[in-house]
Parts: sequence; C-alpha cells; structure tokens
Amino acid sequence: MSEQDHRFSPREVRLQKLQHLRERGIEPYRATRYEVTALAEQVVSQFEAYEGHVVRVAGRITAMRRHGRAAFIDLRDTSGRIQTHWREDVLGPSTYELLDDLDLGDFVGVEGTVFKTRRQEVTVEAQAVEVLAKSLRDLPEKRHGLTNIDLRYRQRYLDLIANPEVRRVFEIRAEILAYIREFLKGRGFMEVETPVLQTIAGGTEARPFETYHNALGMPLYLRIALELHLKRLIVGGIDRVYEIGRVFRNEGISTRHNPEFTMLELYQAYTDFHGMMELTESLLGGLAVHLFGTPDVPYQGTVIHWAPPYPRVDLVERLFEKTGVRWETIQSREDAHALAQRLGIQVDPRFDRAQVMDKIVGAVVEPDLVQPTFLWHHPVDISPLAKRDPQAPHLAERFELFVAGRELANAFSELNDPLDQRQRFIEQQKARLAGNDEMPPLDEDFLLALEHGMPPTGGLGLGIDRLVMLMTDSPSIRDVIFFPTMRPLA
RNA sequence: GGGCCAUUAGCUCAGCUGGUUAGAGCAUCCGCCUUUUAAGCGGAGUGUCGAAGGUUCGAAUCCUUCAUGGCCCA
Repeated sequence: MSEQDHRFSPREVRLQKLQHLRERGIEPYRATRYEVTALAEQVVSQFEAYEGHVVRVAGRITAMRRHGRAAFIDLRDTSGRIQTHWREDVLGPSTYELLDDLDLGDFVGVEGTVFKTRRQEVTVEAQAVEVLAKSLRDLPEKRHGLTNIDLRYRQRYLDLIANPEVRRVFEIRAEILAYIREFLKGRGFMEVETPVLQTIAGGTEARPFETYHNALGMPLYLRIALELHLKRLIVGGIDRVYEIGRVFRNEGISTRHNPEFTMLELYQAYTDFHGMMELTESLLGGLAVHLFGTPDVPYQGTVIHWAPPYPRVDLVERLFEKTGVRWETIQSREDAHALAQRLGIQVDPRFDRAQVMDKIVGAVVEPDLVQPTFLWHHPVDISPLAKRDPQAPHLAERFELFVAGRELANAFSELNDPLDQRQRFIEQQKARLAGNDEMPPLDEDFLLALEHGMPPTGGLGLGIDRLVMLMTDSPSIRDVIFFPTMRPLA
C-alpha cells in the first residue's frame, strides 16, 4: 500500500486488497463451505466445556485491534460475538499478514483453542484461518450504529448488522406467526392459500392495485382482503379455515400503513361473533404469556393488559354517551356532515353518510380504547358482510378489537343470507356510482357460492403487522416489515 | 393534498446572526506496538455542504423552486 492510498475511495482500497489476496494465491470467493463446530454464543456461555479444546468458528469481522505481531479479531455469527486472537508466532508470518488485506465486514473461519484473556474474555487462539468472503463496502460506524431512518429501511441488512435490537423485533414476529399457527391447529383449523390475483378485489372497501394478464387479455387486481375466498371454502365444507397472507391496498403510506401488509383471516362454522370474541381473547392473552411470561406488555409508555376477558363496548351506546346523538337519527349524508361540523371533526366534503359516521366514531370513541376492548354492535350500513342482530335489525353482529386506540381485529357473524347479501352489494354499487371509489364491484361469483348454502359462521380478521407493533413496542409499521415500500432513489 | 423539520466525509454529527483554506469522533491510509476490547501512540487525506436558480464584493449559511425522507394533519 502506498502513501497515495488516500486518493482512493474505500471501495477502491478494498478492491486493491482483494487483488493483493489473489496475487498471494488466496481466492476470497472460492470457499464453498466451512465446517463450524461451535457458535460464538455457545463458546462464550459454555466456556468451561470448551476451555482448552479446539473449535472452528466463522463469521463477519466486526472489530480488529492490532498490536503489532498479535491482534484481537472479533467475529460475529448468527448467535453473537466472539473474540479471536491471532499471533504471528502461532500462525506464521505469511498467514498473519493476511490481516493487511482484511477489513471490517469480511468473513473468515478461525480454528483454534479456547482460552480466557487476562481481562477474562473468552477467546479463540487462532491456529488456522481461512478467508471465506471479502466485503467491498464499509459497514456503518459502530458507536452510533445506523440511524438514518431512510437508509435503515432501504438497506435493512445494514440496519441488522449495526442495530442488533432490530433483529429481536423480527424474531418476535416469527414467534407470533408460529404461535398463531400452533394455536389454530390446536383448535382444528386448516391453513390454506387463496388467490392474490383476483378479477374482483372485494371483502372490504379499499382501492386495489391493478395489473393486467396478457394471455387472458384482462385486468386483474391484487387482493385487498382474504374474506370472500375463505367463505367459499366454508361453503365447500372446510368448517375451520384460515389464511395468513399479504394483502394490498392502494392507499397512502404512514407510520400505520404500508401498501402491502399481512392479515390473518379465519372462519369457523357453527359459531358467531361471540365465539370469535372468545377465540380472540384466548389467542392474544395466550400469545402475550407465551412471548413474555406475562400478559402485561408495555407499548409506548402504557402497559397493555392482554389477559382476557376484554370489555365489550356497544358502539351506538358509546356514541350516544359521547355526543348525545343516536346513530339511527342520522339518516342522511347532510345530517352526518352537520354532526361532524358540530363536533368539530374535519371530514372530506365528498364523504357519504357511512364514511362520515366512521370518521366520527374514529374521533370520539376509538381513542379512549387503550386497553383491549371489543367495540361491537356496528350499524348494518357500514357492515355489508355481517349478520343482523335479530333484536335490532339495523345493527350487525360485529365487533372490532381496539388496542392503544387502534383497530387490531374485525369480526362478525358472517352474513349467509344470499338475498340480503345481494341487496347489500347493490347498496354498495349505489355508493360506487355516487363516487365512492373504494366500493368493490358486485361479486356475482361469491353470491353464487352463497346461494349454494353457507352454514352459520363466525369470521375474524386480524392485522399481523399491528399486532407485532404492539408486542414489540414499535411506533411505526416500518419497524416490523423488513422491506417497507419506499420510493426508489433516482 | 396541507403544515413543520431534515439533507454537510464511508458512518454519526458540529458549523448556519453571510466573511480567510468547511471541522470532530469512528472508519480509511502510513508508522510503532504480542492479552486488547470505544485498545493505545505518532502522522495523512477525507467533501459536487441533496439539486437547480437567485440575492451579494462574497453563500454550507439568506431567498425561490425541485428532489428525497421524517413527524403531524387530511
């Protein structure tokens, strides 16, 4: 290396080192396997068992402390960090000089004897080393890590290297998914996969992404919900069925919204929304205890108590308590906008009655629901797929679960009256024609399935990303999705 | 869509009431160092100050527009 090296970029310096290694007969990308006999964390935590024995460890170099003819080289593998010690008189000058061409970020394998240093650090005294891969780019600075939030999402691998706590969030995410699958298996549910590409994106109200199938010569849409296909499977006799899958909504991006996110939807025949409440409480209470050994989990400064039972709050009654207004007295779009104005709630003037009422509930009822709470008894006119309450036919057998003021789950006694369902779809078409472009088109194929007969069924949808946020104390949905949707760099 | 904020070295950041040649730590490069661990000691270079215009004798700094991102609102 000459004194002119400062004129080269970090990448150019590393390319020169790569070339130098090759000139010495070492090909850093040739190694295909390295027989690892111990993980870093094992050697450290089980030092007594490993002391004096030879181990083979492999990992990324995260620190180099050189002391002339000896050096401490930290390696990081999937389990953690271990220190290795390289001595020129042990390795021989030619091997020891490899250090001149190694950088932070390179992968090496080290074989050597386990010992403890004066400072009582468990260390591998290298007897043989092997270059396993060279890194051509600098890693983020180690003291502060990578804090540029944009880069953390765009180059998540650097975030994972620099900020070890990030990995913990995704480990919990994986554990949550595993627990849900285990729980549902225990209750006799079958996991299925249904189409992502659909000719009609229904099951909720949202703008879909549109694409085009060349061979069929027709537009297709990415699903916005799992609902309508899973109900077809209920019709087909799979009495307990669920899917955990990605759904796509062509809407804004925020700390709570990513255009693609993960939903759990499950359907159980011969039960209703009360059954779904019991299942939801049992699932979530058990999950918290499984993850943390306690049902009390902190979220953004508040402790959430996940243990069942959760309070049931009647939406219409709570709205009346908060505003003095009964939902059924708001008959028109104009009434709804007038109420919003009286309450000082800003709404899009183009909103129809149901959209305005939804906004009002969101503003006056939902923020108070910090501890897990079932908000139930939604009006039928905002619940097009839910059964009517026989005692109050304008209200639906439906609930939404709120936690930390946000909707986490949505469930109902599924509407299985094909004629009522058709009428509700027709109402949606009126709203669609009136300009509400979140309304799905009428789905004749689904109605055909319903007309063949669907048993009484309880259904539940639950936002996995929001659940992971709550369980990992993450303020943004981007903290629980490895690669959130980002505008590409120019 | 609206408001506020941010963008300076590979990374984390200072500098901003306009004023000499834009700084620090980590990382990098050179030299020394065989039990260090934010190793240490000595030396060196970091750069289209997000982009384009404008004001000015003079702009990282002030103004405008744009780009990207963040937070809040819709």
